[in-house]
Amino acid sequence: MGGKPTVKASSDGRNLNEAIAETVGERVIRGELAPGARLLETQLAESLGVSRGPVREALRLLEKRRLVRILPRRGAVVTELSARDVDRLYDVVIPLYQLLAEKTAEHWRPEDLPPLYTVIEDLNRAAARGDVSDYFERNFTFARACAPVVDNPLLDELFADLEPALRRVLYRSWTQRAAAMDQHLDWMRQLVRQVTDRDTAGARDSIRRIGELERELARDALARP
Amino acid sequence: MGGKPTVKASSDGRNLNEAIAETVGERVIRGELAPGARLLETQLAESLGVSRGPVREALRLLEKRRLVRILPRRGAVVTELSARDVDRLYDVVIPLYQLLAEKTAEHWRPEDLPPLYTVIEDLNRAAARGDVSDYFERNFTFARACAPVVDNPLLDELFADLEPALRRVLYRSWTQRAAAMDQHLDWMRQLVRQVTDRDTAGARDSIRRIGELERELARDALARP
DNA sequence: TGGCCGGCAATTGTTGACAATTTTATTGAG
DNA sequence: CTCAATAAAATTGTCAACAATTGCCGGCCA
Repeated sequence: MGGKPTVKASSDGRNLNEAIAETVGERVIRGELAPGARLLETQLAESLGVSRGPVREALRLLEKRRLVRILPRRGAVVTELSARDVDRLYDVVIPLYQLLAEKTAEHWRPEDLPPLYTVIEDLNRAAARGDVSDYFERNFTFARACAPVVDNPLLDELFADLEPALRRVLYRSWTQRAAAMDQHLDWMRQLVRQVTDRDTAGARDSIRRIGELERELARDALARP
Repeated sequence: MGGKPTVKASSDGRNLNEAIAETVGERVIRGELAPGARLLETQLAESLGVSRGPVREALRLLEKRRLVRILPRRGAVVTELSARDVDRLYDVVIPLYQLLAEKTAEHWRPEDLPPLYTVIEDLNRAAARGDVSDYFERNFTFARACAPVVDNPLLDELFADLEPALRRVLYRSWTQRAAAMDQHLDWMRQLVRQVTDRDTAGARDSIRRIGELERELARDALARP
């Protein structure tokens, strides 16, 4: 029963901070914790069955992921999510994705290609089933397929930190416009083709198009809650 | 003297975590704490006259700034700094600076220009005096002058987090090659001119050139310690 | 002699209590 | 009735002690 939903480190394989951050972060992404909601350390600690220490560190992790904002001496609140915020997020994300795609196009070796093809296959399957939720989840695997060839820990970390924020803005975007998923998939296919053809300029353009499409979807989703 | 160099929050205006992170971060940047050096929580806490709690959080801040790496259950160590690391750092920094310059070129209003001119004037003075240390410190003010017009908190935060790492790689770069400073200044002048002329493509190119120059200087500085 | 196993020391992870500060409620005067 | 000063409550910041894990060292056995 739901007496105390105790979070254990073993439940996630990582340490307690990360497990807590994961739990409460997911609730922010799903919108169960609305923008502006205050996250009190004591309250979270009690409801999760842990001490305030790990909760504190989890909140700092969530701040790094831009899901909460921490004001000195005033605690943590769930970040707002305006159309403006979405714009600013993609302003930064698009160049980073372009860097990722360019570097991948330039430096891939034969053994790096199968994961890229797998991404497209997975997206294909999800799209064929009309499973929009699965589709946009698997969309993040593109970056993970590129990571080994780019081999840039800083970039990896930036993507890891920005992924929750992207998840959040995309969470309700796709269900509305399934047609957009087809367009997205088509451009993703083209992107992978360009990457494998070492067409860096083309890959840049594709990333731009795809990013703008996602931005538009995210903005639409915000307009009608 | 020097019994206990107690760190106070008031000494920095911000809270204790930040003051500690500033103190030990500066020692990493200056090279007093060598790459690979272990940072023990207990030891730092005692030497700074504070408890382990704030030290812990300060170490997480330094991890965010890429000055230390934290291994679970094994503590914090000062990050290595290879030529490869410098390359990867600038791979990410250059596109972010390009974004910053482009957005500034597109959206500046008259009242935004004086700070930009001031940056050049300050760099001019530092270069005229041959004060390389002052020069590269003031170099970071360019981003701060652009920030208000770009108005992107995410980008601001990324720059704030990456600045210490850049400081670190540039710390000993300039003294060796004063001639490079003249070249750098010349390109910075051109950059500001392009930004004020709303020449986004030109600004992109300038940022690229300037970034590559800095990267080269940083790599050279690493080669001869 | 080389590799494996057990105990020990060092260090981080976690906890609960105390202190400082901010926010809110209350009371009083204008 | 509104506003200001004050008092009380709530909440974060900091601390010191305890628990758990890791790595190391010595001894044992093949």
